[in-house]
Amino acid sequence: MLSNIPNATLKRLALYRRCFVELDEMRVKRIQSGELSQKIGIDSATIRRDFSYLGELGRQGYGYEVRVVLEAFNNLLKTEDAQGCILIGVGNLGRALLKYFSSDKFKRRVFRTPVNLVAGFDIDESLVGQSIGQLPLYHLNDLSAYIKENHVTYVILAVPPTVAQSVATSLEGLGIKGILNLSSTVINVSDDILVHEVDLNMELETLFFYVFQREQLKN
Amino acid sequence: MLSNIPNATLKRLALYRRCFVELDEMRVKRIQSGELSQKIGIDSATIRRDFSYLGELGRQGYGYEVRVVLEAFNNLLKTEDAQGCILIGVGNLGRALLKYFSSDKFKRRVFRTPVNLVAGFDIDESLVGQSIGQLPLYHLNDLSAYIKENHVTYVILAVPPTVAQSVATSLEGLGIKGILNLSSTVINVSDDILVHEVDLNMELETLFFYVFQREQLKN
DNA sequence: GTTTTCATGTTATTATTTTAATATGATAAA
DNA sequence: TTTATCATATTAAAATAATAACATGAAAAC
Repeated sequence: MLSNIPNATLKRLALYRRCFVELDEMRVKRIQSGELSQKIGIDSATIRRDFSYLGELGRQGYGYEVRVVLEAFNNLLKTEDAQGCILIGVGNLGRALLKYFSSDKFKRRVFRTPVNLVAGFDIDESLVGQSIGQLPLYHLNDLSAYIKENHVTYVILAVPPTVAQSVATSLEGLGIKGILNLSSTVINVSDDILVHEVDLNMELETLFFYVFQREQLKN
Repeated sequence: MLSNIPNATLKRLALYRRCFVELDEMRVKRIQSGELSQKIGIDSATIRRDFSYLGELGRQGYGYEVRVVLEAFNNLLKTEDAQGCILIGVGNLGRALLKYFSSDKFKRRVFRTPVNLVAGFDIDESLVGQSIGQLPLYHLNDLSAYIKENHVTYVILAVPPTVAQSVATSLEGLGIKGILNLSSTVINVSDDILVHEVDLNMELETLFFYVFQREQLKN
């Protein structure tokens, strides 16, 4: 177990984790797959199957202890040393993310992971030297030096589409493991970097497609 | 065909569409499934299968004419009358979206759909009456009246998690068909509204899970 | 302590999705 | 005009994923 978690399950883990962090904040001690199913709209059998990949977390005739499940997630994300995450591109979206990620809410939630947001990068001279939400902003020129010195392994890429590929290419060979690509364009990097694409533009359009499909089915 | 497009295909349509809009902008006249596969990392058989749901778009021994495919997408999204889309919550993320969606780039791309972004809403008095990127900002009090009068059918929800549910509930019964929920919390609304959840927070975490899984498999 | 109830983890089944293989018909070359 | 080449659309097969069914063992009731 534990290794070779199916793709479909991996995609749901973040949702489960957020749920359990929320439950813990609400002082809820235990929950069973049926309740959770109602809450998030995923079949209870799917939930039990998913959790079984993380170990035998539940107890028969009882359910899942919130803390036990959270502990399992922590174990899953455990690493030798802390991993750094930086944001590249402090434009509108980037700034929103920085503020959001450095808020108390975020710290309590996502940053119960071994990954810490440590800096922002841009080419705008008026931003360099400033800080947003306690996070220092540096010039893009200092990027590779910073990455090497501070054990940065994750990048949130929020630059304009026109420069996304060249910035992404400059990240190769520096030990980066993953890129969250918010740049609204597909980037190609070497295989050792895992890219996760999120395009809000496309997400909106995907909603349109779902709705139009649904309306088709009505007739 | 055309109706009952599988879910897995629906999720890829926006990506295809963006690709073909880009190809068209670059004056590319035709492309074949193999090339496209390399470009976006989806198996060519999957691409052909997906396209077949939209009609017989390609020609054997030739490939797909870019304009023909774009036309098929337009047909898919065709409606009687124009649909309006509003943004609720003009905070950091909301403002970024407004600026982005009202840019020329966006107009050329996504707004070759029958859906138009028409207004923003917030409770911040200093914003009300202003406009961002030619989009007027109104007070949340005027929300339901505006929706009824302007045939608004889509909502981008970018409010704080604490108020997301109550705002979402206030949207019920007004003819809204879809919500793009960026509020970092699950919302429950009546079945006639389709909700598409996007949480950047969770997307980042999903990347972590993918990377950790990949590292597990190495050992 | 015994029995009943209950919800998990897992095995079996069904559905969905992806990939492979191929027939078809259009294109381009001879 | 004929033939060879090619890439689609589709049929078939394999792989994934979701759902249903159930045996197991823990919890709660008696």
